[in-house]
Amino acid sequence: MSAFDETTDATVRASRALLGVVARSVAAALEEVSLPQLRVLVLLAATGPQRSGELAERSGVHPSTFSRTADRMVAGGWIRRVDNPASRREVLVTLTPAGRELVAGIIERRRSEIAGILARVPRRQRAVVLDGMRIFSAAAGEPAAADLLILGV
Amino acid sequence: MSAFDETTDATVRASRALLGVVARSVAAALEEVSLPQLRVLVLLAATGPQRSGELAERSGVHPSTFSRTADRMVAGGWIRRVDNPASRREVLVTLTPAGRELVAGIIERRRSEIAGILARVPRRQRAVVLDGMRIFSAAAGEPAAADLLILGV
DNA sequence: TACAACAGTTGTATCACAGCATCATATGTA
DNA sequence: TACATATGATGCTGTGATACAACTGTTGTA
Repeated sequence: MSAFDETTDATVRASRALLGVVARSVAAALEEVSLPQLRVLVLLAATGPQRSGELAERSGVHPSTFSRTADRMVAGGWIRRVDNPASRREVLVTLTPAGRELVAGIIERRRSEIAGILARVPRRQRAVVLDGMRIFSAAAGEPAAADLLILGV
Repeated sequence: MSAFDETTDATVRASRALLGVVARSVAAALEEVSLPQLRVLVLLAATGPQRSGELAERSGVHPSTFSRTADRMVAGGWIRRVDNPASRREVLVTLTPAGRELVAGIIERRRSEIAGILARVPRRQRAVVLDGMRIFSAAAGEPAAADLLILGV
């Protein structure tokens, strides 16, 4: 096998390992909210309070669909609807502390699990991982937010 | 920041990039089947034909729920129910060619996207990525199949 | 001021998912 | 053979996601 294919294999394998980490980090949250709801929470955590229609747009759902989802999320205590002082026909959606913590918990858990894995790497090899990950990230660039949202992350 | 934290940061960033790749690879499939259905397809592709109850168990759903999902998947042309010659009260579920191709397409796309990223890495740095990914994967171990299934992969 | 455009919600309908209870059939055993 | 058990399918019910159409209230403008 070529060196290139070997590198691809290794990266695919690493992606599986990282996917496992991400999946576990999201699993707990998915027992509290649905995937469409988690997408909304992630959007709000990333971009701050937003108009209802804006969130519908970014979530890729019909405004009426979002309105219903927002109802459930308000009932669940994850978000709040607040009046927009600038325009009374617009509604701003914000995270409640619970909503913010749900998202923060996912991110923390992901980071701590990754740290746990790296802690098992012999110190002298960690620099290699650091370089390898940096080089890969640089080549990959930042993923589109819309792509990440597919999986709720 | 400590070297350890820097490595963690870099790995978290790489995980985002890889997650983007995975999400895109799954996105097309999710326009054809639902997430619970994709889980079934992935299970079948990984482990071969299985009993209905077995699949329900591994999917983490009630047998009756799976039965209904299987109905839809049969109607969609993704799976087939075949008689188990060994026991007439058991039903084996198998992939159709379409089902097999759907899963294969996800895996191929993921691999080819990763290869595309690595192609942008200068050749002399690829060895670093190879080593880094191998070291990380070794420390992480294989993720539990159940964890991967959460995100349908 | 009158009216068009806009933002969001609500009425209505459909579909997937989920589980409990129940049933029909097949299998194994006393 | 009779009966308990196993396996999967169905009847029923409830929740969530989804969209279209219609409606309410707001804003901007002719």
